[in-house]
Amino acid sequence: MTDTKNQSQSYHHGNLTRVLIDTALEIISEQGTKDLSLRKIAKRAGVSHAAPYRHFKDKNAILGAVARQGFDMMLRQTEKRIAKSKGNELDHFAISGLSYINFAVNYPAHYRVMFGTRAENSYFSDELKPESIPVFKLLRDIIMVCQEKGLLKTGDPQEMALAAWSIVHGFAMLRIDHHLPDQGMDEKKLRELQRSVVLTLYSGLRPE
Amino acid sequence: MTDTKNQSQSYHHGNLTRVLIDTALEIISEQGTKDLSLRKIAKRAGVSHAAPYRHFKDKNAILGAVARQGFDMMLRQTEKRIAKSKGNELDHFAISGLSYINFAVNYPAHYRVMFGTRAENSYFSDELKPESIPVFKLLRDIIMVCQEKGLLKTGDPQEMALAAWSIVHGFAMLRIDHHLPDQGMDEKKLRELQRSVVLTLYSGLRPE
DNA sequence: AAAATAATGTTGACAGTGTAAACATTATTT
DNA sequence: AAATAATGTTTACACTGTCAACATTATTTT
Repeated sequence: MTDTKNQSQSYHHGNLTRVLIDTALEIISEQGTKDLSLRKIAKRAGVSHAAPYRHFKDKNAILGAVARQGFDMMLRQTEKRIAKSKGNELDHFAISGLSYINFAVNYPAHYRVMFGTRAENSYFSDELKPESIPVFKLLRDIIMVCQEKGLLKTGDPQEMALAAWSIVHGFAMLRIDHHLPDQGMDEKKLRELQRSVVLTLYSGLRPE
Repeated sequence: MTDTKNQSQSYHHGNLTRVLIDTALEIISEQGTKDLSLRKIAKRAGVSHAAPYRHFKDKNAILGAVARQGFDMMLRQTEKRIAKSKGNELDHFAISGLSYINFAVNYPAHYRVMFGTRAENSYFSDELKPESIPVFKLLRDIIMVCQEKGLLKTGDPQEMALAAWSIVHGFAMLRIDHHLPDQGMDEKKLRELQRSVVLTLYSGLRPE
């Protein structure tokens, strides 16, 4: 038993699993999802091009790991923002949406892997189904609390969560894929826009 | 000058350009965007693997043509639905959004090509910039008319169009990429959900 | 009509891809 | 110390996008 407090030095390479995921993310961030190749990952990690197969079933399995890590990060960031806020539950609702978009904007590569096409990307296991992802449970819970306090209108919370989710996902996607009209929009203007869009539409969920 | 009423029989093959686009769409519909290869297209079109290069600069150019055709279809379908409706302008607004989602659901492969990642897919020319796409002009115009008649609240129509767009794009994307919680949702339930989500959120755009 | 040219299609090549099999090495267990 | 499992490498294969060289056919020019 050697070095239990730090298992970064295991077997031959030194837990390649972790390194491969991180390297994949690096490359995705630099060159996009499309140019990600197993061989590039392996080369940058300093191993032969077939080494990753001892740690992942195939290329998709690495992307799955990246997606899982992304959902983790998203959850932590959202929880942190909510904890820092001094507002009421309705504010938490707004924060969760804005935080969601912020994550997408800050980690677009990550986000795209997380929300790729299920049918085309076999890395989407059951574990990555929306129902079982903590961030969405969080969103739904917030909505339920708001409903109890009369801050949001009544209705199926699952459905309302879905509505809220549609907005932020839609805006985030349009934003990171550069499908927004960009006539003289700097960073600041975009953030205002984002805030305005989300709040406007969320107001459709308020009590009559 | 031969056969002016039908130019399907030109040069060697018979306007390959058109055939290649259609074949690309066929394959995308059957096997997804990810498995689309130039060589498959060429083979199915009955030409050699390099023939497409006489008609398109590269693979992305074909996807660009597919995207353009998609925007055309989307526009025509939306206009048709609006023309058929007997409601007022506010109804037209709702219809445009629902029609948008319907297009995405009916032609998911097409839709994904139309809204791929700009940075990663070089087929996005200026011509495909959102500002210059007729469907979005249509949406904005409808909003402006609604505002004049007091059916929607005041505010920058471009921004409101963007808000409306975010919802439908978000819902459409989640739907076609199968990121919706699917606990016992059949086709009918999904359409209700879709209607409910859009109308609920659009109500955030109504006058105070 | 014949010759020249442009348009279109084919073949062969190249580097890059994912993945599997055979082999090599090192750590762990017996 | 021997046996075994875990990990890494090499080689190979079929497939990809793209280019260059060549072949054929249509169009234009003479």
